Amino acid sequence: MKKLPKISESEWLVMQALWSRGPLTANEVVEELAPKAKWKPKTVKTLINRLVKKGAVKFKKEGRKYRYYAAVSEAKCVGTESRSFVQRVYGGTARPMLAAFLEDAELSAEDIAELKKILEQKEGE
Amino acid sequence: MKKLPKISESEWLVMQALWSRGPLTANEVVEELAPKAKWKPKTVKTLINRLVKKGAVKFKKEGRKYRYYAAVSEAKCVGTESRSFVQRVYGGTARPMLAAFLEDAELSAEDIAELKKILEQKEGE
DNA sequence: TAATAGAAATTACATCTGTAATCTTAGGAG
DNA sequence: CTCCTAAGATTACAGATGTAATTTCTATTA
Repeated sequence: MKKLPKISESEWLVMQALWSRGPLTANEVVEELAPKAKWKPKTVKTLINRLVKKGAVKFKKEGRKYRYYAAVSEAKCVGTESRSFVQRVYGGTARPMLAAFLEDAELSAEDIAELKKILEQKEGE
Repeated sequence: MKKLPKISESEWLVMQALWSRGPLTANEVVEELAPKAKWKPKTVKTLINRLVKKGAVKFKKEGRKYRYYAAVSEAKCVGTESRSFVQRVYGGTARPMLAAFLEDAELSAEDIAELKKILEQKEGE
């Protein structure tokens, strides 16, 4: 099992761009993030580089520029981060957290229906 | 509205001790955390000091020692941290996060019942 | 082929974190 | 009243992070 590198807050944005838009050049990442963060292009490049150094991102050379892609699975990172969050903020037990979120979140009727379905499935072991 | 100071991972443990056990001396915090973290007492004191400097913790003098207590509300901190988490990891929409957690968490029958109740309440606006 | 522009690599630098050790000081023991 | 001890205050120091700028290549253009 590979060790997931630790991804910082800012780096998460970069990873999300790479996860959702597949392999991208540095500039494409910059464009992708432009609406989400007010970073200078150089800042984005730095973040990409750090992720490469951490092993979270790899790249293929393509002429003089690189095409970057995520080297760690989104699902794994999300899972790790989620467990860490529940641990830190809720002391490890998910139920109070779920209750708080369910109460607080704006959920559409369909959202509620789906979540109830999930709960009912869990009910039957 | 007061700005919540940013509380780091390690600092969260200290805050939790103070939130749940009320005003404590530094040594009591150390004892409280002993089972949860393998920190030297000096480390715990440092964390307390940083929290005081950040305004998250205050203290009353009591002879030559201080009695520390949380100066920010647990609910507010938990809320802030939760929103930040959903934002970072799930891009701001709670539903996929809730679905993932509901599927993944080990929930007792009572847990499920309570969560369903919450959902049903939300259903009626 | 030489110059240029745009990538990537390297360097910068303050702040935050994790993890303590050392210094200072005031209150209690003698 | 003095000395010691334990609290709190200050200092330490490396690595992570946020946020870039500067330097170095290299492929393409003139």
